[in-house]
Amino acid sequence: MEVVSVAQLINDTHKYVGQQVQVNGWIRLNRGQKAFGFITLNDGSHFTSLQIVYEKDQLENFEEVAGLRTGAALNVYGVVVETPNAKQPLEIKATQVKLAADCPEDYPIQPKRHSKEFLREVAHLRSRTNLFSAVFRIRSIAAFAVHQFFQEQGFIYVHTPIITASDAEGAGEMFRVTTLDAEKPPLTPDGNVDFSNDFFGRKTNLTVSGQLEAEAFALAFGKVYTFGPTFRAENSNTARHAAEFWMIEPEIAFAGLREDMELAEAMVKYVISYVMEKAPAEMDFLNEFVDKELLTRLQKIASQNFARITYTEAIEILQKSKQTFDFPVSWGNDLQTEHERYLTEKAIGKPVFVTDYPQEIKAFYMRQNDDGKTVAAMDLLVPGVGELIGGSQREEREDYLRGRMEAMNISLDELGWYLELRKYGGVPHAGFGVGFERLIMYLAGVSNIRDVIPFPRTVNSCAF
RNA sequence: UCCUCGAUAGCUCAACGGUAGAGCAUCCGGCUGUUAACCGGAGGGUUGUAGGUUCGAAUCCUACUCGAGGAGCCA
Repeated sequence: MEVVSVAQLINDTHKYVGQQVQVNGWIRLNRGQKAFGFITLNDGSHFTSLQIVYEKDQLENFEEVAGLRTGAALNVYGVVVETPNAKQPLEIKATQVKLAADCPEDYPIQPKRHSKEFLREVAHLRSRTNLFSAVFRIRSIAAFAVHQFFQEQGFIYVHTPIITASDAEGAGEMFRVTTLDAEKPPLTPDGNVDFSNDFFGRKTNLTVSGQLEAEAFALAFGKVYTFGPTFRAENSNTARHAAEFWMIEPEIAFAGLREDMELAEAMVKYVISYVMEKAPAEMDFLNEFVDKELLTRLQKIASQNFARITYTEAIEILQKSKQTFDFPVSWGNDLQTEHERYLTEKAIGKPVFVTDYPQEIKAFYMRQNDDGKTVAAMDLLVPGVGELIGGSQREEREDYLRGRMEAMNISLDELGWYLELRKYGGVPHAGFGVGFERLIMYLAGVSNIRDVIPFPRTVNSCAF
């Protein structure tokens, strides 16, 4: 007898109607009655669950089946029947139901509403709920969409290192990677830890960004992207920060800030459209139970052009607004979260690129503009999530870059290779970083980053 | 790291100085098409931890732990 998945049954119903099949899955809900009952069975192949109908005069073990609980695993044998007048399109009339693995009555996941906080404490089980089933399917589909978007356009996927010798990229606190004895590390004569005795013969950390290495590849392959894990040891306690997250970092040569923004906008729209097309059941569920505006908002985003304003214009908009802010608005200070939210949610009402920030508040590698005060940087702000993307045109002029590195105390020894990229055919190039989880939050309407990561790592929390 | 709020049954919450309750879940019974089914019944608690105030504390006070929201930092 053919073992079929729920996804096959839903996608190819006509092929299976009237057929005897086997389905394996887990009970979401069992509603037994006197002489018959219904099991909602989920096998993970599709967001939707399958209804199993079982009857007393069809099953030898009717009493046993009627007593099975949520979470138990089953092998179900039966006939596929279309049910056009019912809530579900098809069901299985069981001829045999075998218990594959029982699930005792203290199973934490019950067919009722649970809080997201509780489910985080049982992260090993929460993927069996509708919400997390939807979120993690979308995460998988979106990851594939990212690859497809770049691959279709001829980008090379580069695996930049996870362990880095650089500790001065300015992107946040880093996690030390070491094999030294934490209790009794070897010391230099003047009493400091002697990292020359460490595994790599030097101090090493987990990467906070693959950008610098991606630049090296962009200057060989033209268009590249990274997509991998990133680590920040920042003591951030917010719904938008995790210690371990995935970042997408494209880098394009012979290109400036304008091309960079065009790429960012196209990528965001592509991923949104792809997920809406490939995960309609999941998106409908999220639209109904998480955020009623979700689909409307995403459709709008996918069809409208993103706004573009300069930092200087943003300051003017904020200064002219009647809104009162907790933090003062003045040229030269970075935009606060409240300012960013006002811009994207109230003043403009859609995603907006803010460009050309003052040099002093941005990273050393961003290209200085002709005004001598600003750099060719861009942040993409989106309603609800805030900063989704940060990018820039990179400083390709060796003398300018060296000057910025010296001014900002970036080690020329450690990053000599980075400077050398400018010396040997260093054309203008640009790139950006997207927090993959923030993209998923935006797509799924989920407001906490811990709920879009299978097993999240945050300050003081590394369970599972 | 800072500010604010919270922690009571497996889960979601009520009780706000005077005998700790409800809904859901679980268990038992009923029910011929259910859809987070429905109807009846039962079990289930050192009120986050440690101290203090009081005749009496879930309730008031202190510290700690954990969680949430906001801020900073960022993606």
